[in-house]
Amino acid sequence: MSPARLEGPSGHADAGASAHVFAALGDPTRLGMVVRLCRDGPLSIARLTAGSQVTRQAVAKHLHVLARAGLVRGHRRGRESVWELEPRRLETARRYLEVVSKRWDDTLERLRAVVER
Amino acid sequence: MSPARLEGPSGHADAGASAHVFAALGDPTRLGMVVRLCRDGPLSIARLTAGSQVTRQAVAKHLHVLARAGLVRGHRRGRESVWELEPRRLETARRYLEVVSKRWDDTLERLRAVVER
DNA sequence: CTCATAAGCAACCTCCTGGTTGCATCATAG
DNA sequence: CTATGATGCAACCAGGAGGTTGCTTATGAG
Repeated sequence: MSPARLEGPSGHADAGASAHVFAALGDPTRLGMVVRLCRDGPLSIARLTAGSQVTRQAVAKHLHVLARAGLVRGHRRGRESVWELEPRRLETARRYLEVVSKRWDDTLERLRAVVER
Repeated sequence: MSPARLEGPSGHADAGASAHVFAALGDPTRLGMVVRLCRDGPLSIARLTAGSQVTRQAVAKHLHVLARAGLVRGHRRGRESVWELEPRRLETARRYLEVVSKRWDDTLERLRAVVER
């Protein structure tokens, strides 16, 4: 297998997409917004901005970043735009981590088998 | 509750730490290294560099980033330094995502209960 | 002992990111 | 119709992140 190719834990080339998701979750402000959306359900940008420490524009930017990662989806409702969580990608990322740690356990076991033989 | 406080899904102020972990996983090169360490077990920097497209120094930097996030641990063995995965933090991050998506399901259910009443 | 190999340190560069301000647009309440 | 509130768009800025090159140090092989 070519070492240049970036591969995911399941052998697919999904590391790129997952890295995108993790990068989106990697900013504290953004992660806070995700948690907020999770707790309080769909929210408008203005509502999301109130109770945050950054500008409305910053909030909007972050929402677009999250949307590009597939973590969030928004639609216009009247004069405000409402955003809500997209849990599928979240689930995908969760499974990614699951596979990695699982695989790691297997590796440990293999090593132990070799060493303690 | 103060909106300025950044809170995790379980109510603790662990969003900062988790954001650190996600940020560390958010870079494709780094995520690739994690997967590689997961697949092939403990590796030296030189071995990790071979089969990567970046410099040895870049690899070392990334390892330190991962270490600061608690995802990886390294020790000197002879003239080489060997690095291995630290699966506990990985597990923590996984659980974080799990809680968020779970909580989201609860939110959905609550909303549905209100709307369809 | 000598030499090649593995790693550490430091400076440097470029580009992206998080954040801001200012202004334009559009929908809704009266 | 008008004023106000909610967004969208664009320019701009500082700082950090990812990456490189060059040099030094230490350890293991012969």
